Amino acid sequence: MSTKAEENYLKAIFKLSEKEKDSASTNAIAEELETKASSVSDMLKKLSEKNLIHYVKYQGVSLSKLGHSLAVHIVRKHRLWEVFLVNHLHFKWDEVHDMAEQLEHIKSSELVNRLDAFLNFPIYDPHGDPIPNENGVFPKSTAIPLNLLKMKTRGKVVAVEKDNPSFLNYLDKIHVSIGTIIEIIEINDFDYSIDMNIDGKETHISTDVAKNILICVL
Amino acid sequence: MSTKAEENYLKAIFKLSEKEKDSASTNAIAEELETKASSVSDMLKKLSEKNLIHYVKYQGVSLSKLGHSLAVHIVRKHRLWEVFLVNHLHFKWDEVHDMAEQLEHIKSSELVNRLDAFLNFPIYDPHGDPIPNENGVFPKSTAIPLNLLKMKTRGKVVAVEKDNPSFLNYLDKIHVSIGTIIEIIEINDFDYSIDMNIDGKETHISTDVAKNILICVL
DNA sequence: TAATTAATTTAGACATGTCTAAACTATAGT
DNA sequence: ACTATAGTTTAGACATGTCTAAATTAATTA
Repeated sequence: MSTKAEENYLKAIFKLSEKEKDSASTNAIAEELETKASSVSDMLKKLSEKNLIHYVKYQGVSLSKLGHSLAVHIVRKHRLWEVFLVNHLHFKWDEVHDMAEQLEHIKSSELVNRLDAFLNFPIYDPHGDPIPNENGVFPKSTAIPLNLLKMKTRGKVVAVEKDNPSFLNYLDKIHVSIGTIIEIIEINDFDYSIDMNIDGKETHISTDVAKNILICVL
Repeated sequence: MSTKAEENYLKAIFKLSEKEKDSASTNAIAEELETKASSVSDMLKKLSEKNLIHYVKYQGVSLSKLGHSLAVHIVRKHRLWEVFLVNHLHFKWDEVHDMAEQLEHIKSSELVNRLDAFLNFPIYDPHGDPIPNENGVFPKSTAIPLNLLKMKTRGKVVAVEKDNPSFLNYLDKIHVSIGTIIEIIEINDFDYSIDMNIDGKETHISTDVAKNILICVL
């Protein structure tokens, strides 16, 4: 049986492995979990003994098949609970992270699957992140970051890649949420900032913001 | 902030304090939590330092006002989650205990209160146990144990006082659940066993079983 | 009231997970 | 190839919560 701490490490390694390379460094994990590198080192030894990661000293870690499966199922729980909190308890999408961090560690596969059914098998959470199914398979997605869209393209917001409250609040302010239809009006050469049409209103955003908004082209 | 372990101790002390006397012994707590008396002793010291209990060595403990409030709110969470699991995820009442034991430690008063609203402010959980409100106040109840009813009395089952699976299964078998209407036909002098009418069918139960079924007289 | 027994507490050990400080690798730059 | 430095690991300490075994206190009974 995995402990809460172990699960959080697996989740962090999973998250870091996703971006680019397929492995994570000790320091990166420490930063992700807001802990110290020495603590990470200690834990990596334990996870390795439990065959949850592939670990060679001084060379970063990657998830084993088992560890990957565990991590994906924790992500699944996190995102399903977020859907519940937003859709049924009417929380805002920027309020649910801490609660979901707790709920994701509840142990009962039957509970997760029934929750999934109760929620009608959603494939995106309130932040637009994909929700893996019972077998750990993610839905296919063709979304790309807003900053990579061409001029005149129309698309639908399907996800955001940051979930700190100030960013989410900013999105609320410019009326961007999951499902919002946007159209690129102009991409400015000098700073790659973007003029776009949101709900018929012209809005200007920086490329840094755009990077974190995923769009499904229409 | 209280830890999971602390919360479980408070809950146990609360439960034990309810039956008869207003305090709990070290051994009783150890048995309730399936741990050792020495561990209990250690923890009582900590809870006492945190002003959650009144503790005099060798003389049992009682909950402080603060500890009582905390315990009641954990009970509230436990029972609300049970309602969710049974009414919305369609678990049977004898399947939800372990999950609720985990869910009761989720920290967010906003979450509990929204869950309460989502569930329509229930006042009994699936086992018939009363659910305290946001202020920790239990609903008034006039329920009495089935074995204390007089002959010919009709009543409604509002709660059961045991929740081990075999007992709950037995109740299922004799078609007793929360809300079932029963009528006492005969109380047998020699062993105080009871003949009663359940859904028009005559059923015979022992006084030990009857003791654990709470009835609201009609 | 003294002695036995039952309940409780303490002492010391262990497991988990964290930390600081020191030691160790790897790797870039010269 | 050598060395500075960034990244990583170890050593030793601490906090939480558990345990066994021994000591202590309370209750019971003779």
